[in-house]
Amino acid sequence: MERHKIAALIHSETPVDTVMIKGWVRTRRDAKSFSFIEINDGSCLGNIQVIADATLPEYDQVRKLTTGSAVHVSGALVASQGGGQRWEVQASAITIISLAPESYPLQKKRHSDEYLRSMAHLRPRTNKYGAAFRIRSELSYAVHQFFRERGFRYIHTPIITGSDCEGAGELFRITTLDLMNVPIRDRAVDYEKDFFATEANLTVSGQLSVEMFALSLGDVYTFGPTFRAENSNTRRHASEFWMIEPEMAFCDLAGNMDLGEDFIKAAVSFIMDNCQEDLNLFARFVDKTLMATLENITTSEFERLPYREAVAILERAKKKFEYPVSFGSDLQTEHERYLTEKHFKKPVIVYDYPKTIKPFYMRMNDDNETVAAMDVLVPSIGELIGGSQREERLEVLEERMDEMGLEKEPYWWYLESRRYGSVEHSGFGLGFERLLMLITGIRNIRDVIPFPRTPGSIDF
RNA sequence: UCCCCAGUAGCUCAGUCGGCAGAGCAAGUGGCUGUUAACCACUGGGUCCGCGGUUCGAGUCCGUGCUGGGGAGCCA
Repeated sequence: MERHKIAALIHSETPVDTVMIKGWVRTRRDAKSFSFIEINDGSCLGNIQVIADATLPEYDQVRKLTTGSAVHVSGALVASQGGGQRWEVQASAITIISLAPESYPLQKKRHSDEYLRSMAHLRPRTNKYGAAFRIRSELSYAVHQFFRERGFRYIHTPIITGSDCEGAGELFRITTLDLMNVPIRDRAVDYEKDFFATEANLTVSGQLSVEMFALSLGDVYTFGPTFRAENSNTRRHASEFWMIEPEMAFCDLAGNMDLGEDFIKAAVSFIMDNCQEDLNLFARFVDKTLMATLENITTSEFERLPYREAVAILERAKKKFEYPVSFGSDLQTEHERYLTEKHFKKPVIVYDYPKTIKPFYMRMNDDNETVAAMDVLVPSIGELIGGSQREERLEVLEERMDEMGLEKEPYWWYLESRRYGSVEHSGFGLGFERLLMLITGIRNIRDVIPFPRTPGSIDF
């Protein structure tokens, strides 16, 4: 007989004569002549209540069941006599797959996030983390569904890269050299002796690679892991995270902003429609304003304003900022949050940033002072998307690289795309975990990644 | 990397002016009950984060290190 998932039984329309479930005991309550056992198998947030009568031959074993133990239950799905649940399983046979001893660290009460972080291998067995990671799975699906419905192709850009493409943060070096005996040539490490015969790193962005595919397949995206060796210690940064990077040929900055806004709305709506039960846990216990926030995102039109106007608003603001604002300075976290949380009270897209604070590949505007960049700012998270129209004019691109003192040789292939049939194109990067934080109300990025990596921390 | 806060029972935390180490929950045992994070009683449980210092005496004061959290920078 095939195992029934608890998610299916809970939503059953009718009683079922014979069912078989396997799962982990959440709690056991003993009555005079029988026991209640709450079982969870991870298929959904809810448990199913099992009634184990004292007449069962294995009943003395049932009395020993502890929280965390694994069991196999056969029986009938019947209407529950008690309140609180529609169905319950009247057991005809219970097999203990394995017992969890009293040292099992998860109790039948809420634990702090910090405590659960120290046991990332067990925390998905809790309601909150089980819900978080089911939503993470659904959100991944929503990403692919969104792009596929719009005719985008999924491109697997490399995880190992040969050069510091884009300079987006510090890199993790990968090597097979013997670190106790590093080959030296001309008083420097001789990378010609290394695995790839040159320096190699983990990717910090798939953008430059995926641009090549936008310039051949049209509308494309990447969705994969990204690595930053920045020593940043905040609740919004991790050393390994997942990024979604769409790239569109024949698309300008306005089209880019349209896609970003559509994507965020679609992702939020997908989870609201498909993960109601799990989402409700976060709305009740994690962030009381969550549903209002999500409604606000799906229903409001994102405010779009040039960087110049954003600075003007901040200069007029009565609020005292720690960092002064002026044209040419990047917006600080406090500025971004003021714009989206206080001033507009909804997601905001700031565009046309000064060229001095943005990377070389962003398209120069006609004012020769700003570039066609755009950031999407959302309440509580801050920057969720960073993107731009890319510079498609070879001579302008090379001029920018010279200005910024970049060597052109490592980018020869990138520059060739501007030499052969170059067209306007645009794209952005969106932090998957930040989107998940926005949707669940979870405030620390370490709590939306199964096994998070941060500076000084790589347990599990 | 910088600034701030914290570290006491398995968990969450209290501990006054420097003077006998505490509570709730959990666990164990027993009881009661179609129960819902059940309930009642009893029992066990401590390297007060480490190291050094001040003191007759340090969980408490000082120095230092480690770990965790929050904020900033950097960014997604």
